[in-house]
Amino acid sequence: MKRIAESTVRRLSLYLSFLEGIERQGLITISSDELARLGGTTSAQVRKDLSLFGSFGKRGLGYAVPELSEKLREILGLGKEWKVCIIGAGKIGAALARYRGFAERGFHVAGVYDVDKAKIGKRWESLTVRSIADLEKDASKHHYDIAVLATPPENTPAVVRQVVRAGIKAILNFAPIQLSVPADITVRTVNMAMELEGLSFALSNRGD
Amino acid sequence: MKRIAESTVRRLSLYLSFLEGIERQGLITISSDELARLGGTTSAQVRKDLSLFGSFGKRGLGYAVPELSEKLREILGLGKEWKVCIIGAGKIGAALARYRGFAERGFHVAGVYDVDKAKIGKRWESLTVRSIADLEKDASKHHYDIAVLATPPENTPAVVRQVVRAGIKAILNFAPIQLSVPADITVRTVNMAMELEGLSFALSNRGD
DNA sequence: GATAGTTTGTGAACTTATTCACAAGCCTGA
DNA sequence: TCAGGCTTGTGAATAAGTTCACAAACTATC
Repeated sequence: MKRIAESTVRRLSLYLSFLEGIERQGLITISSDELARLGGTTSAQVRKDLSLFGSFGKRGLGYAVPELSEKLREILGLGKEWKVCIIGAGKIGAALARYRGFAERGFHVAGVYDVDKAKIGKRWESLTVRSIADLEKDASKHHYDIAVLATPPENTPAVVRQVVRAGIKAILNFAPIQLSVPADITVRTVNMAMELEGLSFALSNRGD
Repeated sequence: MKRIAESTVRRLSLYLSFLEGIERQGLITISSDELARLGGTTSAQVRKDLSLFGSFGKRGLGYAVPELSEKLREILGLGKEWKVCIIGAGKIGAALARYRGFAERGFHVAGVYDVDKAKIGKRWESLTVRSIADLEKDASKHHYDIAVLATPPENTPAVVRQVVRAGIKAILNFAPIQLSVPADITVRTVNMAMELEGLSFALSNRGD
């Protein structure tokens, strides 16, 4: 299959969230044009995005909502349950562990790790904080798919090495640094400072 | 000035964070090539990004670190202090209010709002939660620059309308929906579900 | 079953973003 | 002051992403 752009995947994700809303409203078909309006894009874009994966619509009619949602879930790999571990039992880690959105979308948080001896052994929701040293060993048992990094920047490179060694192929990074990982590992970084600076830039350059 | 792509702004932000680290290490110059390596990009990209705003380097030598950081801070509009209000006094709002990164980067959280009568009036760090109904009135006094939305999806459209009416021109959105705002308002959305789905997609399609 | 009215799927055109490649400029050392 | 070694800044070339535009296919109506 040809390489799919990250921007395309983001839009697919967006379309899916709209479809789920529409499904709840009981509507049964939707046109690329309506979907485009919801997502702030164009109908051609919607059709092109979907056409990368097949033909899901009916000419003259549009897309069947439940069918298209199902297809999108399949494309996005939301059929199976992914095993997630959270690394870093600080404030962000805690907020993430409590976050309901993981489970709702089929992401099962199966472990929490930290380097700090003071935190190791503490119970946390339904989990016990474990030592990062156990990660590699645990990974072979739990088969983690995704590591969520909520570590301070200075520890993060070492943590990343352990995640890589544990064979985990996807990282959601909340540490405010750039990760360096082998090419077969996918990283998404969420960086508040960067978002804020984007807004600051926009505010400073309005009307240029 | 010509339109600057969001991807460019993100990279500038990234370069700045590297420069700050390098500055602390006491290095005084850096080449586009080193900066590129840190940021996972190419030296041509770095030079092109910077050249959109001027010529900051010395041929044969590279860039003066403190000077370039200063330029980037200026480009990103980090010279002044931006006034921020957080809307939604739930768990995410609470985490954000406690987040140190705002202040460190010159973003001053000057107000917290909610619709829920039970939460209004509660003290929160150094602030008191106020009614969203007061936002427009307060905005003229405090002159908020940025609204951070940590509201449940169903309330968000109404909140957005109030934010727009209050004259706020930048929104950092944590609600998992697409916002519709006038063209002169800048929105950045942070959506965990979307990031997770991006990873899920990548994991499902490895090796295609 | 023919006609009118939709809406998809997709090459082709266009726009935007990235990479190439090299002249121009600066530093060091002899 | 000249030569050699770097590194920038930037047009030109390439690649990537988006929009256009229209034939093909479907529904509904008469």
